[in-house]
Amino acid sequence: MGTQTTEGVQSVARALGLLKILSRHDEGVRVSDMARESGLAVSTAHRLLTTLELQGFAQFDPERALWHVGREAFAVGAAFGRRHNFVAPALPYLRRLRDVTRETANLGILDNDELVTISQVESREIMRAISPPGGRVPAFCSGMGKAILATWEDADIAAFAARTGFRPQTGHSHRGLETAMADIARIRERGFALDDEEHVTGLRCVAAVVWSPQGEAACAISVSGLAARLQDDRIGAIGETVARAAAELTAKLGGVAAPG
Amino acid sequence: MGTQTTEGVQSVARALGLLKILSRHDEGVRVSDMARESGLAVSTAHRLLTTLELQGFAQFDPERALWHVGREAFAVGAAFGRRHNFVAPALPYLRRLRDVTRETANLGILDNDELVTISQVESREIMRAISPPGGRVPAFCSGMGKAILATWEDADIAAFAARTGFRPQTGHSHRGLETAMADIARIRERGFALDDEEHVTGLRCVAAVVWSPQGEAACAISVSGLAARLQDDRIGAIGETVARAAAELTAKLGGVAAPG
DNA sequence: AAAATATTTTCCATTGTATGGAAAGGTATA
DNA sequence: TATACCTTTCCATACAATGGAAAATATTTT
Repeated sequence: MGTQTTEGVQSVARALGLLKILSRHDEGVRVSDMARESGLAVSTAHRLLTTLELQGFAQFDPERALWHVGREAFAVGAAFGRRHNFVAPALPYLRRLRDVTRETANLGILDNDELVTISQVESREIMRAISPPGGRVPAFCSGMGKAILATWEDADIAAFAARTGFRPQTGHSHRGLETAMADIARIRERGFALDDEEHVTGLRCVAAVVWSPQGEAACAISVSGLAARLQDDRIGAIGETVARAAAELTAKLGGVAAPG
Repeated sequence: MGTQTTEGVQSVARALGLLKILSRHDEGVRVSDMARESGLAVSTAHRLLTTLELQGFAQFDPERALWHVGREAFAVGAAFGRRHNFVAPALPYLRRLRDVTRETANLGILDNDELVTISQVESREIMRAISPPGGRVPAFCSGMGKAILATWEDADIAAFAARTGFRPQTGHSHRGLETAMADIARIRERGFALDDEEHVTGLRCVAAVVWSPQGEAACAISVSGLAARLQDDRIGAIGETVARAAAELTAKLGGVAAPG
């Protein structure tokens, strides 16, 4: 009978779900595993995958009977990156950050209430943090997310928290407005944010915000590395380095820090 | 009644079609225009878009009533890039190519019978060629495509041509096996391929192949620029430069040129 | 080598879901 | 204020998506 408007068009939602599963398995997935993981009938999964393949969004490796994400998904995804075209100009700054700190440098935006890492220059160290581009993190559990939130009005932050909750990822994650706002205050004061193992245990991250020409947070950049290496005595210096890079990138993009 | 297996699951194919349209309009598209462009009823387009949005593949800007490609498409597309993980190590070589030649440097792979540009370092010249990453070109109309084809057995090339046809893009494009094979022979001899306005009029491109550890063409790199600037007297030198960069990248990736 | 098992792919009747017209709700333009 | 255009919701209808089962294929075991 009726269509359930909660999920949208069923077959489309299912197909997109399959795409997401594919994107989580770089090594490829078999039909039957996809069916299991998605809860679909094997025949249904197979038919949807075939459709995705016809459109170039999925790729089938007949040798190994494995499904992969297809070129068209890449092409479409690239359009998203193009729209956030501060990525290209940011790269030199990220690279320099990486070279100065010897840690991984990242660029992220707040999208749909979550922080999405859209570019990254990897550390050359053997032990390095990896959170591949495209990954999403609850804003309060991310240095970049908090740096962006800190540019908002207190009331907006509170409303945001009320709407999305805190979704803590580790024992260190924020789980209440009190402490979160204290952290935000500290971020505003110092000019950079610290994610102290709030997203992944053992991982620290120092972030600062980049402003748009409209005086809003355009994106954030950060340096992330193992907590063992990013110890307290380095945080101050790295924070200033990141903040300086963010300011330079802001200038490069013609951005302005919000008044007040 | 029956399902037409030519198109796969209808609603999914339609939704993916909408995604492709979105990716072609960086500035955003309105529902009604999407409906027009796709030939769908407005209400259908709207419902499909809503579904895409629920899954994060599309993004709606309520201010301007415009639809965009969403973050999830980016995340999924990134998985494709990850599988082709020669992109990151290739960047320094592309950058150097760009700096030495002052033209745009590209990296592409052959995927589903077409050449897909998956990375690019842009020329700093004012007048520069742009063919954004994600773009697809018939293999025979592309320098990179031809460089890759040239690594195949003659019989395989002929079979490829028979299957896909030549799909000429300009007056200079190949449109028969005779001339194409002559070109291929020349590519093998010189070690690099020349696309002489075969894809876009006024655009030339010099490409060389990068080998995988399995002794197959992993990808190709190229330098592309205005024909007015990439004149015959520069082609030899640039060709050697590109071929050298490709050889270095091959070495870096642990690749080996095929025997014979 | 042959049998058994697992997995992919095709088929088809059934039913539930996607569809598009129409109407309602908004927002710009005249 | 009226008019035109666009987005969004609603709903009966028919058609397309579904999943079970069977056929085809690959892989493992005996």
